[in-house]
Amino acid sequence: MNDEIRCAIKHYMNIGEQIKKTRTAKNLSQKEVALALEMDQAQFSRIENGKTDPSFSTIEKIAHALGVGLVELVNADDIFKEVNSYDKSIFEKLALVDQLEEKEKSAFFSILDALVSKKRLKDTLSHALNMI
Amino acid sequence: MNDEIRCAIKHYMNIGEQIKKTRTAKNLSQKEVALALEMDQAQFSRIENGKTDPSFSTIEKIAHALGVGLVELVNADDIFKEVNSYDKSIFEKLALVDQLEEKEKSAFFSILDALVSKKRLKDTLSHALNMI
DNA sequence: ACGTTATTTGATTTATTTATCAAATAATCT
DNA sequence: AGATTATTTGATAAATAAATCAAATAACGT
Repeated sequence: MNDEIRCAIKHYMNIGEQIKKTRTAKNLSQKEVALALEMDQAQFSRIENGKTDPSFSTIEKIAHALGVGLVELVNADDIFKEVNSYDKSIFEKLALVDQLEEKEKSAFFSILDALVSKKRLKDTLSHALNMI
Repeated sequence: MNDEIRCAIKHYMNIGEQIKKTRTAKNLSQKEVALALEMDQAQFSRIENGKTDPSFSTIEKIAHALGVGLVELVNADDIFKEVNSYDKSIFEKLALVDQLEEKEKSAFFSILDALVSKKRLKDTLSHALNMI
């Protein structure tokens, strides 16, 4: 896993930290939990320390082995609950799209798609530049 | 991914189904969401259909692109309680607009303003014509 | 300080996700 | 039905998680 991805993960949430917090709160060792998981303890350590980006099912299994639900494991740091609260003024404006006719609506969204893909291209390019 | 793992996933939850439910409830296409995600649309399809076991960060990114928190994605059924009369699809495009940079956002809304005022002009004109 | 247990890290191999492109199928609209 | 759009599936290459074993640190109790 490269730094960019690790950064992206961190930007979202530190699931490893949540896992460790939950595990230690229950006085469990990595070995015990990993055993219950049928997962290698070394791999479990890497997950706790964010050295790897585990699969979703692995997170589910860990939650299960820790005796908590996925939501409990995760919810504390779900920062996007706030980030996604929509800007009201933007919402008002976007509601205007409703008044457009079909043809113009689709044109409008074509532009949105184009802008988003343009951004994607730009991100990809700048990423490629950083590789040099 | 072998059958055993796929079974294990199913035993826990069908996250792909939740994603699809959320996406369709918001009237978004795979293409749109995948674009916002900077993920291949084909891969997105495989995730929705449980053909692959996505990474945790991928699920986080999908939740973000869909404009919901992880918890809401996991409990995707809750979405329907907030569906109201107007066309939600427009509202939900906000998740995509949110990805744009400021400059592009304002350009985007300039175009919207232009389209809306054009329509108003047209309506006014046709109304005036009917007066004749 | 010593011994024991717990955790981290390294190195290597294997399994699987992801990216990409193409093509087939399904769904939708006129 | 025909056309257009959306989704699924296939094949292949590249990136990366997971399994395994070993060895180095760290943490902890006595």
